Amino acid sequence: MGGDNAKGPGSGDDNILFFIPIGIFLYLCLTMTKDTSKSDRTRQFIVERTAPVFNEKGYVGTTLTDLTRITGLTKGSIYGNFENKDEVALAAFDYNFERITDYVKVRILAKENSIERLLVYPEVYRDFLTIPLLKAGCPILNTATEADDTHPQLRERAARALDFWKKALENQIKRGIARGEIKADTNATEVSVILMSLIEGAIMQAKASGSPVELRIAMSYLEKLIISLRV
Amino acid sequence: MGGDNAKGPGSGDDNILFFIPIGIFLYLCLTMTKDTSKSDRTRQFIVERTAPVFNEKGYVGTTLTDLTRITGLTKGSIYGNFENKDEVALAAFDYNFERITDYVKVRILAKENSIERLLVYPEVYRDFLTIPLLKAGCPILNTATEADDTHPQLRERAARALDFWKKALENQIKRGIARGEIKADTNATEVSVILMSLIEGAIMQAKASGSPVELRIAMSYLEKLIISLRV
DNA sequence: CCTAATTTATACCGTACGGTATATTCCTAT
DNA sequence: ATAGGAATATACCGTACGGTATAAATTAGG
Repeated sequence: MGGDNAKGPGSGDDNILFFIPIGIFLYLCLTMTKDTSKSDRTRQFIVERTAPVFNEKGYVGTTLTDLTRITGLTKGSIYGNFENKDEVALAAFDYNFERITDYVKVRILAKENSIERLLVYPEVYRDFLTIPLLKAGCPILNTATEADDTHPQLRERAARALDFWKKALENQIKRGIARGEIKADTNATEVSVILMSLIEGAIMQAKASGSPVELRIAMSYLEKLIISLRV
Repeated sequence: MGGDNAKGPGSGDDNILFFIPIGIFLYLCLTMTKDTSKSDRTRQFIVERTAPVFNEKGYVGTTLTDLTRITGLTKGSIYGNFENKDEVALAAFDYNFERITDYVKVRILAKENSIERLLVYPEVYRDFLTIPLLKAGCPILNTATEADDTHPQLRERAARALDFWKKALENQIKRGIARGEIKADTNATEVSVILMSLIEGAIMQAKASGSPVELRIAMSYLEKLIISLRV
């Protein structure tokens, strides 16, 4: 198809420009088939199964035997799909973070008003102990506190996750201001940091005490704070 | 001494009642000398040296070899003074928590006004990254997040520490209300939980990102919040 | 259906773990 | 000063760790 096109401005060498999109197309086909290959499905399976274990026991606390037990696979299978334990842990963290993000995103997109969108956070985290996905706590909190002084790669992932979350919040708030739903003098960064701190700090307390009381108090306060931003 | 006392109401067997206080006295003497005994000094030494390691690497992440290296002692010495690794870890947590408590207490007692006393918290934690004691983060946060689903004893210690902190805050606030320094309608429990959540949540973010920015934002907000409680 | 390559299972490293029995050293009280 | 007991060091135990070489089984293409 690209070969019989003679309108190219220069010599035949310029025809390569027509092959670039074809190359991209072929690459996409390749990656798309690879995405559904056996190995990729197994990789995905391993990640899905091990992610909750890593979140509950932490990186050091999770052993290869744990991974084989939860997957029903052998060490050979796991190491055939992952370089080492680190790679599994990193993939598991990404998966855990992605699942929460999706969980929240669905509920946010269901609301139109910016204030209501922000209120999704206290609403979700108020009962986080009952959400199976979050039973072992917030993956970011768990990973960050374990890895901050010991595992640079995991720490970096946690830091990126926090940054992603913060930017998403800031954008929500800015959108609210632009739509005239949130007070114009609202400090988007400040509110975002406060919201995140309150959630993570309260989760820690709830997990430690085993009681949702502190969490409820913190989330009620957060609700009031968000509502006070309304124009 | 007890033998020549013939005023006992019954037979000679009743004389044993007079030996109980003597027994207690002797026990106290024994324990008091034991407090300054070699073994107790060594115990204390081990705790002081290992406490920072446990705080940095966590319970599972800290090995017996770490403990021998940091103390310069051998496994035999450590296990001569402690039942097992758990006991060292528990003692280390208590020590870490005690040190922070003292650090804050000194600064609180230096202030008279209740609002100023509460302001000690954002003041201290604003620069916690520079405090050697807290370089590896808050022991409560670290211990709680690691132990919540894995180590009941450590989880319990963290929970008790949080409760102790919360009650101390509530008392400070109630004292402030009684002294007419804090608004009478202030919800002591709510403010305490918010303060703790903000601090712990912000510490986590600061440790993950390696930057004090989020911590500064959260502590500035906490300052404003505390000041707003002033009558 | 058969072949080539990928994926999984088996068996096995070397190491370091938490813990312990025992030998040795060091205090301390007589 | 020396005996008796406490504190410490040495050497060792069984286990489980993360990781790997290789064989078996499964998959996918022709």
